[in-house]
Amino acid sequence: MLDIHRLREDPQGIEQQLRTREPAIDLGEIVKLDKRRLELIREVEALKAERNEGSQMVGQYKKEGKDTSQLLSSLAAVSARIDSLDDELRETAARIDRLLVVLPNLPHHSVPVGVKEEKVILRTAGERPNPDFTVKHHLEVGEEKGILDFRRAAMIAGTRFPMYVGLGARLEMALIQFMFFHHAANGYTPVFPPFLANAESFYVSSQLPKFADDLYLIEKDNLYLNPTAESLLANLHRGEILNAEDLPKDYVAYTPCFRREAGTYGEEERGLIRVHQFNKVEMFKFAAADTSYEELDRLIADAEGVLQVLGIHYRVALLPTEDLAQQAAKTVDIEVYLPGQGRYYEVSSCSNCEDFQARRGKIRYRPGPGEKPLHVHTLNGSGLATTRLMAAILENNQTADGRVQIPQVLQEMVGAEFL
RNA sequence: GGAGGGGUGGGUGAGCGGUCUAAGCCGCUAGUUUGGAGAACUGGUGUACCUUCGUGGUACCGCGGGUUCGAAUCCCGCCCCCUCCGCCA
Repeated sequence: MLDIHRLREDPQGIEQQLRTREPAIDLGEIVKLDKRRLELIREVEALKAERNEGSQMVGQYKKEGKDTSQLLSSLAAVSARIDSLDDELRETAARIDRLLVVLPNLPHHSVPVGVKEEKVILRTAGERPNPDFTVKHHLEVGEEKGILDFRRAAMIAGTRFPMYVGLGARLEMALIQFMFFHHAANGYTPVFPPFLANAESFYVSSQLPKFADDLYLIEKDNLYLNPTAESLLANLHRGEILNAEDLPKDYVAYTPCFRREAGTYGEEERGLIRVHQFNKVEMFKFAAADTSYEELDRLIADAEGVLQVLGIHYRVALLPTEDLAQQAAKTVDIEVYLPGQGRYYEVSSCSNCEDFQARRGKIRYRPGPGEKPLHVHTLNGSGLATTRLMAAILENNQTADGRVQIPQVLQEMVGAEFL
């Protein structure tokens, strides 16, 4: 959520910046409503001051045995006026909120302006594999080895739910455990959160109200299935004023993630690329405003660390304005190469949301004793999602003799060197 | 799911229609005192919004409505916590 004060000061400038993300954005209505809102506040507060004073006099008159009837009737009129102004104020504020809550965050100045395709590759790590045999699609390898069973998963749940069996299930568990403890060893506090959450939580993370269609809703209990632990962790300190010396607060959580993925799927999203359920280890930081971009660099480096240990080639891309998620001011994606399809896929998205989520969740910190609380900056990054990582392993680690090598760090846990 | 009890400031806890500008205690903080510390005493100690930026105003006692000139206090709905019973891994 944007700061209405900032918007009030420079509506044109803010509008111009937001249009680099969504060209159709128009702040005219908000600015108009905000002016009306301030008028109403001034008027209604003056009336309330009058009423408070008068009401106190009623008490005094009664004590002194004076007649209060005239005073009471004039106060009743004041109250009636307050009621009607309050109604208009409430409605105006709600309309502002409805408009404000769907606006995206202001992009950081280092974010390139442009459409999705105009991302900037910051660096590449390792060699892009270039085997002298034909690499099979991960779906083909998975089914051939008996470790992936989409057919039976479809019978149990529906299409696009993955199911791992045997060494596949072992490898999936090993990946989760390895990443979770890897980040914990780097100082992130481990969290095992609830996998269902209420609407308020998703409002804070900004999944709601704009992206309700992407979420699974349990209507009977009014709870949503977790689509990413970012949403859950963003609420960990909702409503709190944190101590500056406790920042940054770093957390790592493992959760399954559920996404409706409403819309069509293309042939290139076959297999594990886009599914309704996947496992993800997520990092989250609550940082002071003046150091949050240093923390973003650390977050990215920590996510990269996982791929380095696994020995998988990847590249790092800076997303352009039009490809940012609503809450993000800046996002860097980490992409792995899938030789079976000759293209890169995102396995991690690391974002600084600055104070966008913190404002919604009223998450603040006191920079120093006696100073006014400021909103924290929130950062999130996958570290990583297992499905595409699994696809990357199945495609990158194929050998000429048709086997798949399990990354060294996972071999002991899986109990095998090859699939 | 049923019955009962309860949600008040950083903590504890009083208040049950009008000096609530929320008592008292604890904590924190500044000062006095002291060679220093402790103790004692004195003062300060929430958040947000509006502002003609004034020792100005408004709102907030779980959340949302209502009654009233006036609500922490009365009424209605919801949420959460605790105790007991039932069910269950």
